[in-house]
Amino acid sequence: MPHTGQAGVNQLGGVFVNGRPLPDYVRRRIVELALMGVRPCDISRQLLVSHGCVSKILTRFYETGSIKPGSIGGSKTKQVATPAVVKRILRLKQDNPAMFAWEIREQLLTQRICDMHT
DNA sequence: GCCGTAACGGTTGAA
DNA sequence: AGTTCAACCGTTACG
Repeated sequence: MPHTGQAGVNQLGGVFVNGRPLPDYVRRRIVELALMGVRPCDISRQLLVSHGCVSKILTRFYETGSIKPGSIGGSKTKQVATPAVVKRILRLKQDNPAMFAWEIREQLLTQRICDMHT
């Protein structure tokens, strides 16, 4: 029953929900303390969060500058190396050299969606 | 004793 | 309306 509140307790005595991201305020706290010069091991102990998680969140923050977790779920972007797609991109560029990359991507995306729906 | 990271069991959500 | 399944989750364990 994934709705009864899968509350677990880690080795440090902190509560967590398996498979779900930590609450936002905890994530913010971790980064705050880190920016104050607190060592990761101390943060881990103080917030009762595993050092592995602290390391992960901190690393992500330094790289992306974001506190939030990565987006979970969704369907695989099964955009495999399709020669047909490459050809279409070249065509678009030829006809429309001023087109931005993201515009091309949108174009391909909408076409793909239409194909799937058909 | 600290920290990076793989393994593990878990959940999510667009297609 | 229901199923699939690769993405991410945090904890634990190892080096």
